[in-house]
Amino acid sequence: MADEEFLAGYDPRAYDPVAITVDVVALTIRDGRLHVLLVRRGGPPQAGQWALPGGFVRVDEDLPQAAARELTEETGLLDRVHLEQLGSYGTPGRDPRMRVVSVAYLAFAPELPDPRAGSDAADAAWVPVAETTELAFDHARILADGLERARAKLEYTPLATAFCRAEFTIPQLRAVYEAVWGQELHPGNFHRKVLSVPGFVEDLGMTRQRGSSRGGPRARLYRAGDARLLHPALLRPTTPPRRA
Amino acid sequence: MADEEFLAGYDPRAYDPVAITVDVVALTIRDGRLHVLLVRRGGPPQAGQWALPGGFVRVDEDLPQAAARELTEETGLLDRVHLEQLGSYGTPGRDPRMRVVSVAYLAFAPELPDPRAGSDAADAAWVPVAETTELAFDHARILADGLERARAKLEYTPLATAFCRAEFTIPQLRAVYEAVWGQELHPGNFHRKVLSVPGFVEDLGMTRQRGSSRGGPRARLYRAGDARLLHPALLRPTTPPRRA
DNA sequence: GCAATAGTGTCTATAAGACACTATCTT
DNA sequence: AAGATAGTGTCTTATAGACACTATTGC
Repeated sequence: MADEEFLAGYDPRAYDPVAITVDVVALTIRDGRLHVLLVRRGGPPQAGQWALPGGFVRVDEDLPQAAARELTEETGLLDRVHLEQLGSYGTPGRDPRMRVVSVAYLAFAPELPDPRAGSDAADAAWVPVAETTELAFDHARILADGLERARAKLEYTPLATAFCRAEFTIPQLRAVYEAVWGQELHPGNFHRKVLSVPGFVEDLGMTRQRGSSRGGPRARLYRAGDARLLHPALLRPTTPPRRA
Repeated sequence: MADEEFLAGYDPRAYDPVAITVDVVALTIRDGRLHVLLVRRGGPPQAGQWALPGGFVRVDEDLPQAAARELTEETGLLDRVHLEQLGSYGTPGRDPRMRVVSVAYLAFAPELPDPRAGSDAADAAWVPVAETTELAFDHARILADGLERARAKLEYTPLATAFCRAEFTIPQLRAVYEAVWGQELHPGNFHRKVLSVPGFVEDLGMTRQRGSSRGGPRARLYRAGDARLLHPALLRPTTPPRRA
């Protein structure tokens, strides 16, 4: 076959070198606020700068696998973590070392313990997204894209449950929406709406042991349902007829 | 500064070679049916197989620029063509030559003339998506992802207008939706709905010179409005409460 | 007791879809 | 003349949001 002959004479090193990295925008909710996982770069380039966790893709390692590895290196196990591809960033010069195309991933995690610094990170921490300032490379742009994707995904998918533990209450789910969308929602209407979407949540027939810290009845417990899309969707409120 | 010192000693060729390609899922409407641009591979590997147009990203070439170049090589100028990133595909072994990560782009184009074969393609053609069979590499998967993205995008963005010429009628716009979604829509309801979305289309105050080929009044002409998102969205009908 | 909260009821405005209808055009 | 099409009117149903209200809990 012609292919075999061709491949035998093919030299991959005859072309200009490029590199593939993965970067992860890992989001979680802490104290009712949206946080992103950041690492402080341990080595050059841009040592000391905050950046998204990430690194070079290894040989024979699939892209989602590389993203999961980078995430576990910082956070430990990633049970119940949602991981999806966000997009790729490959503008020439975005990394001073060489031509680097980074495949960015977006992760939604329930509340996790403080991260440990990975192999080549001086430090790692969950940082409130409202307080992130400068980031290395083009990571600010990647983070912004990830946040917008997250906000949109909550509208038409049940992925808000990925920010919760296995068992959660409707008010807890509402806190997720409020943190990601950055605005308060009407408790009563939200409650009814969530229950009206088939397959969004599943009633466990139990309540929490205690009411909220400031009083009120014990909330009923739910777990994630089997829906992959929300019908009807939970659209963001104050959606002003956005025009260009 | 430490970075400069580090970069001076950095050897990009010390790592395993990988390559970056772009592949384009270019869609258009012909004879009321959705078509995708395919090329017949001129050289190995998989010579003679139909594939998505694409190729290696050149040094100092940005990713969208590479996608636009691949598209113009086959179709000529791409005025009024919408181009967006679809996703990246990098499973080891997807290309027999070496580790290749392909950044896929999705393009919406108005009806264009038959393509010319590009530099390394034996042939190129607009093929009805319903009639595509086998494709090289993992391009069938990429095409499927592109189609689903296109179907979803028509719901909440005005990108259906990217399939039309600068001036179009509501029935022509409806034909786009019907071709992409693969189902007929109610003409009256569709008409009213499109006009009710602020910024979707702009009335040009004229009609076509002739009615439809089978009779009927002359349709009014519109051009794309300035909205970037549709509020309210045009949801696909027969949206059965999809559950996993 | 007081204040906050979980959850439900109700009403209104908007939107989606079914159906009907008129006017206009091609063949 | 016949048949198809552009565009509008109207009615029904589903949904989103505003508001009110009760019951339950923590402090």
